[in-house]
Parts: sequence; structure tokens; C-alpha cells
Amino acid sequence: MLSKACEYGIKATVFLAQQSEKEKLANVKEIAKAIQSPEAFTAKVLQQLVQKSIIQSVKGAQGGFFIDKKVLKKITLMQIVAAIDGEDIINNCVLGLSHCSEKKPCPLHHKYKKIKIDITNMLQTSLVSELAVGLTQKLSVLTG
Amino acid sequence: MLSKACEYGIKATVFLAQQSEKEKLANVKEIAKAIQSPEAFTAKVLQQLVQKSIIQSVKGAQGGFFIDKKVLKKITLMQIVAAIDGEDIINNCVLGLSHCSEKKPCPLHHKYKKIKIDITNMLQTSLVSELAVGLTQKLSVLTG
DNA sequence: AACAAATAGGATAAAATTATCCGAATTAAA
DNA sequence: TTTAATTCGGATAATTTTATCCTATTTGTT
Repeated sequence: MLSKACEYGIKATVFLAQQSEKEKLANVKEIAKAIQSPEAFTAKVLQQLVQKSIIQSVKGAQGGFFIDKKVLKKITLMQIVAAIDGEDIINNCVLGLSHCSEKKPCPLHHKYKKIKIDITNMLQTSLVSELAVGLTQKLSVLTG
Repeated sequence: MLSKACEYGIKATVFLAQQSEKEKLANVKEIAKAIQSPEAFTAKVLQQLVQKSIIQSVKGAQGGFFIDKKVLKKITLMQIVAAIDGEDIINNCVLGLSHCSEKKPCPLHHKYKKIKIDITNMLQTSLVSELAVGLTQKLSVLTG
């Protein structure tokens, strides 16, 4: 469903959102520890998110990553997924047909349609900030 | 979501169901052509399905694959997915946590719960025979 | 009996994904 | 000004997935 890179990206962003609420930077080492992910690989994912302006970075000693407070409340999961995995998850046919459509549907098209819409909705309406609140309130976890 | 192998497996089985209704065998070449998949790789997938007794094979000249009429009407997509990809799609956490649960949920757990149930239902209630009927009636296609 | 058409299955190759390593650039702190 | 911490980005490696190739075996047909 989601690539490992994307899973890391989502978890890292939620963690960063939590830190940014406290006006804190977090560096790769802290992030990788918080989400139990390989450090170097996580660094690559963070780079992608910086390039797409979803998160921001500060170079040099005492540097790290953070999320701009102005945009923090508007970041959706869809933005992260699109940045890392692209929009395949929303566009692609469940059986891999290139031109699956209402007119020329694959055998599973109609049965899968609603699921795809639900996934799209989940990604588009889930705010990173909201997930971070749940984390802070210990209603959810990033590891285990 | 589904691996390529699994996509081929589902399409091949639906095609075979269609052929088996007509009491026809189909060999790898015919199947691969019908579902536009690489022949040798498709052969491997078919082998897996034979091993799990989802389809049957006839060796030697004029041989090929078919589905036993007695079980044809009972084969679900879940059986095929489980045979090829395993049950990860049903069991795994959307963010990759090993022990994601109601008690210790990942940040997306509750939002993803219903989707996972819907996917499970789709796979468990979709009969290969039913999908084959749609194909025969030209309500759906396996290629494109 | 010989041949040709098939599946079975092991070995190998190619491609994609995941992961690591290292050097350059940046910047705060000593 | 030097040093240390850090991101950036390129190169490389490991693993998994996808795909191909080849040989043995089976079996219908000639």
C-alpha cells in the first residue's frame, strides 16, 4: 500500500509536528530514534520533504528539521504520500490495467471504487497536526 | 497494494474460470496473452496456484490449466491473494508498526480500520466465478 | 518408438526498493 | 579562527520483486 519510505515520511512528519508545537528542532538522529527507522534512509526521505516544502531544514551545528507554524495546520497526509510515492495509490487500477475506467473497467473496478474513494478521503482529510495531537495525548504511538 | 504476481494470479484465475465454464484447458501462452503478462513469470504464478490447489494442471502435450468445476463457484479473491501475497494486506498496520492494535494504535489506526475491513470484505466475498461472468458478458476487461 | 507440446522447477538476470557510506557545504559554539 | 555538529547529495550496497532461461519430465500424436 504505502512504501517504507512513505511510512517513514508520515511518521517523521507527525513527530516533527509534535516537536514544532513546542518550538523545537529535531535532527535526523532524534527523528530516526523516535520512529525507529534507519537513520541514513530517513535522512533521504526528509530531504524529499524539504524539497517539496512540506518541512523545513536548518543546516549546520544545532540544525535540524521543523515545520513552519503557518502551514503546520494545513498539511495533509496526501501531500506527504504524493511527495514520496506519487499519486498512484489514488489513480491506479487495483489490477494494474493502464486504462481501467467506468467505461472499460477491470473485473474489480466497481467493487474497489468505494475503497479507493475512502483511501483518498482519508489521505486528503487527515491533518498531520491532528495526528500529532493524538500522539501527544498518548492516544497513539509511532513505534512498536 | 497487490503485487504484480498477485495481479497476474487474479487475472489468470478469472480467465481460467471463464475457459473452464466452456470445459476448455488453457496453457501458459494463451493465459499470458489473454491477460497481457510475461509468459515465464506467469507460469511461476500458475505453479503457486496449482500448489495451493486453487487451479489444476495437466502436463504434457495438449496440457494446460483449468479449474475444477466443483470448487469453481467457491473460489474467492482472498484465496488467491493469500496464496501469492499472504495475508499481510489484512493483518498489517498501514504505517508498518509490528504491534499496532486497538490498545496501542498507530496514528492512523482508527481512520484506516474501516478501509481494511472493506478490503477484507471485498476479497472474501468476491467470487472468481462471478467476476468471470462479468467478463463473458463484456461488462469488464482483463487488458488495456 | 520417436517426436513435439506442455508443465515443473532450478538457476540466473534485471529492475526497483530499501539501506548504508562518505565527502562537501553550512553554521553554531568554543 | 578552529572545531564540531549537522544537512545535502552523490555513490554504492543489499534486499526484494519481477522477469527470463534452461533442462527434466510428462504425455498426446504421428
